[in-house]
Amino acid sequence: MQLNRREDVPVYRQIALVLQQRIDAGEWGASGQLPTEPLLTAEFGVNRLTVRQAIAELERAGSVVVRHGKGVFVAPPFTRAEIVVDAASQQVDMGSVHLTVVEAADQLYERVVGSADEGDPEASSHLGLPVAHLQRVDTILGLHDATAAVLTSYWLDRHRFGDLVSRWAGDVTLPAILRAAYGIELGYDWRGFSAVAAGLADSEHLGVAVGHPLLVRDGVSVDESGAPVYYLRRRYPGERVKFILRFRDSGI
Amino acid sequence: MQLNRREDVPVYRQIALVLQQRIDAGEWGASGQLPTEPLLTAEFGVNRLTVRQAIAELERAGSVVVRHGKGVFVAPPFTRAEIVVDAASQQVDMGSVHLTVVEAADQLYERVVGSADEGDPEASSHLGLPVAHLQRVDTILGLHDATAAVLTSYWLDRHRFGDLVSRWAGDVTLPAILRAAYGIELGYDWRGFSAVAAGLADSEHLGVAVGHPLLVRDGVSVDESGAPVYYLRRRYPGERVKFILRFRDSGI
DNA sequence: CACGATTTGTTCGTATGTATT
DNA sequence: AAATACATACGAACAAATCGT
Repeated sequence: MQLNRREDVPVYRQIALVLQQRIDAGEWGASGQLPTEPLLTAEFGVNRLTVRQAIAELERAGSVVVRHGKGVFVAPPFTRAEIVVDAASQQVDMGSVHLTVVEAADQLYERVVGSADEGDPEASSHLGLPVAHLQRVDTILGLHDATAAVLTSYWLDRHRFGDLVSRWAGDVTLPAILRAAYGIELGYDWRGFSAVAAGLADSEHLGVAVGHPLLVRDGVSVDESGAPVYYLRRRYPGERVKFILRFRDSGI
Repeated sequence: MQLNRREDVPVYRQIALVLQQRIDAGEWGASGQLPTEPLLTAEFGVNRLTVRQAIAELERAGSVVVRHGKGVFVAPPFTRAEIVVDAASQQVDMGSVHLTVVEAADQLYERVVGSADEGDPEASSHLGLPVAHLQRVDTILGLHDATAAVLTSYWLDRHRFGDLVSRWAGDVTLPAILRAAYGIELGYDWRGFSAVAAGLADSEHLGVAVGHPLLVRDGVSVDESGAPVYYLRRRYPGERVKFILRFRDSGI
């Protein structure tokens, strides 16, 4: 394989492109294992660091998975949990994540991992409350058996829900708490979808690399009178979930 | 600043954490410029590559922006284009991106950047056609004045739309072509939202780093009879767009 | 406009640590 | 325990972008 050392495109990127082409061609199809770093170093005639930069690029792209002490492997295709929202009926199960595990709802848990009297400009504007009136509660939502996890931040009026965390006996979801302890029946106001890179804290909680793409689902939930109760921002590892908005009748 | 060389957490990560804390504290608030690599190297008493690894981590996290020849800067807060979908009415303007630029729809363009007789398992299953019957068309959608861009792949029946690309006179969107050249009036069947990392090709087209989080919006569009016309997969730079699903009446 | 100073980008070389088999 | 493979860190050199003189 020839590399253009004078090209304006760096050597490590050229190597990444070549390896990506070989992956697409299914070159290492069976085991899915790429040649080791020393082998690639020898083949391309470059420094090991340069090879590592190429591999790191492919890892960030999601093309390969690097396993310490084992090797570099072609990334397996992901299977996303699908969460369907019916546009017409507006009927969506509370909490959404229930839908992915509707057959195992009792295995669902939500655990508080942190809270602070900390506002957020966006939360403030969506709730119509000054930043100083807000508290933030961070939780991990997931299945007992799976390593899977979802990270959520809620912002609530701290004058009204100041004792929320102390009332939060583990392993129940927030809608359940609000129903039991405050008599509030929640409904959706709106939900937004966007994508961000995992920050240092996200990385810790979700067990993904810094910069890993996260699907962000934020929004406001309201009580029966339509008054806002909280603003939430939920982050899912991007390759694990897909929200589907269905416009036509599902034909039932 | 003290670093634990024996800790199980790498030095470059400890440095990244310290820098992140300083960013959160607003330490370099005015100019937003962090100390130069040589300065950080001196302060932490480590190699320059170690400092660079820390900065690269923060860059991937979206905390800083690195500019060649200039320096490292605290990342400015992003402003997303918001695209609102009304869940009740099911009425969404065709193409969606129109909504972000509804005041400048004539400045919108869609340009074919590639096409191939190439199927896709997912496209195949959603369209109910064998992989061999599909063609793929890749386009860039954006504004003439902006660097902003959206990358889209369409999969269509190549027996029915084999001459689509040749009929695609530049700067028009696909729905417009299908209406003009084939007499098809499109409608949504469903749309999905997920997140992926930018691959090498995505990176080129969108002008973002490899691994950059992309919001993926895929789905099937149908004709008036409800028959599928194409499956599309559209990728947006994550920090630039937010889709909003509104459940309650907008109060008009 | 040219040139140098500053700052980040790329590449090489080397050594040692840690996970896996 | 030894061999293999990836992870971290240090030192050095030159390239490329930016900016002021």
